[in-house]
Amino acid sequence: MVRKNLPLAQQVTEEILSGIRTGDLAREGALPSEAELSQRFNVSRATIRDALSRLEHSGVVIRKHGVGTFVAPPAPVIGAGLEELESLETLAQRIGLETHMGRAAIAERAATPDEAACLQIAPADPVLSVARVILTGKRPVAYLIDIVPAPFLSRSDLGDAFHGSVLDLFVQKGQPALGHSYTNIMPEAADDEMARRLKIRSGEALLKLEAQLYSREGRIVDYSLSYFVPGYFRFHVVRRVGKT
Amino acid sequence: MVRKNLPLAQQVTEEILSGIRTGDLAREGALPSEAELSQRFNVSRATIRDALSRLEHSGVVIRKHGVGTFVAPPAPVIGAGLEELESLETLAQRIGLETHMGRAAIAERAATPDEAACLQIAPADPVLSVARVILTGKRPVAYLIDIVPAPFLSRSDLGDAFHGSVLDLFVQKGQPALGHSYTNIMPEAADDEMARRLKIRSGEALLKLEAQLYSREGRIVDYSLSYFVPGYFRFHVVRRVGKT
DNA sequence: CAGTGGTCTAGACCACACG
DNA sequence: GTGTGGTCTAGACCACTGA
Repeated sequence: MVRKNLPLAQQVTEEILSGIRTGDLAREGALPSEAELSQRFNVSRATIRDALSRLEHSGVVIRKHGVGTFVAPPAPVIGAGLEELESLETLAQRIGLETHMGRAAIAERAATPDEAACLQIAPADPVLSVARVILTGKRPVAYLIDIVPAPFLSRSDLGDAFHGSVLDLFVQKGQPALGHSYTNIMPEAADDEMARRLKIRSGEALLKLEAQLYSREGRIVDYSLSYFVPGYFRFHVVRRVGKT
Repeated sequence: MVRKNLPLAQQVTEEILSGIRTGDLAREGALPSEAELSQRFNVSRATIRDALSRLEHSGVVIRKHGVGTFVAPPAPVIGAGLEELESLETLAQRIGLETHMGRAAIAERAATPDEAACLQIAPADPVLSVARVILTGKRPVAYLIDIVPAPFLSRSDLGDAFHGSVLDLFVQKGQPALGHSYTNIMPEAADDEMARRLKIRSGEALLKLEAQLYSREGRIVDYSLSYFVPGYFRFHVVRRVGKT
């Protein structure tokens, strides 16, 4: 079976993964040695190691120096890992939550000094600002603000396709190519205005994510603030011990 | 200068890092090509790539296919990446914060049903519970609770060596070997008791981390709750788009 | 001791960006 | 086309584990 133009290691990764799931590869939790896998898949050991590294990194297998490679203990939970960047809509769908967007407040204006600093653009450069509430049923669950430098997004881009996620919009356009997001995590008490927007009591604790979205070229293409009402979304992160 | 027994790639990583900091390596943000670095450090290109991968992963450099390797845009903030698990003490030291531990409340007792579930042990199995406040100067900045199954930690382990971090204790003992931590992130308003402990107003928003620490064998060796007063620690996470 | 994963090398070819 | 990073190979040696 010939595959696409994917890297060899990627293909091997998927084959090993499939072998683990079907139980053909792992005998009592132990995988064949790297040398044996190398022969079986007819690739170099380096490629096998590349594939196993990916699987180890995503928590599928565990490697023990001088012992062997083993399938990891049963996955702890299914949930929203913060490591991967996905839109709130995609996330909600995954956990079986129906969401829709409230009225969006869209403005083309000059960046404030703070915003310019966060976006690494010149002060007063034009930006597109999008603010909206996300609801499930009639219940507000999040308030999102995106600030995007004008070159990357214009008001006309926000057509029928816009259901609340600037991220999905970028992915759909394929342009700019996205790299990663640097996200600060903090708690914040709702002020009166936020409480009114989210229909909660003033002073209630919210989870606030402050994110800078980088293109693959290293430009900041979006600065966003997200406020989450507790209880609807669960965010977690897998933290690894040591190593560089 | 001869180094320790560290992997070559690790040493090269540090040398490149130092070269970037002093400005000797990067000319106008651009690093030498991999081939040139390979010659300069007298190692194979694979080793150079290994080193650059580490630096890329930790956000120090950006690599552009067909173009070159560049020093990453100036680090937005000094803070703690959540991806890597490190003790609060280590973290504080890194960001130049002096911390010490308040009086620890230590108890050997039976696990509550909730705790037993979180630790995946039998109900009422013996656990060691450690609760304490972390201060900087006289200012409380965090409240930590650790619940550890008795087999992994006993009261006698908490000798002079204990300065507040169960994690560091495990690392120091080298046993059990640690794997990763699964951490839930949520905001929480301080109740009266927490407010008293942390000397803040009742109702103030705290960042709460609820973590299960796994050994390399997949056993849960610690269940912890951490409450952080905003403003002293900054937590962030780098979120990647798509890919495996 | 034998077998495993961890590191490193030298060389090759491919995919991409830019002039 | 030229130069860059991305992938892959074959082989070597080291470090660790467990019988």
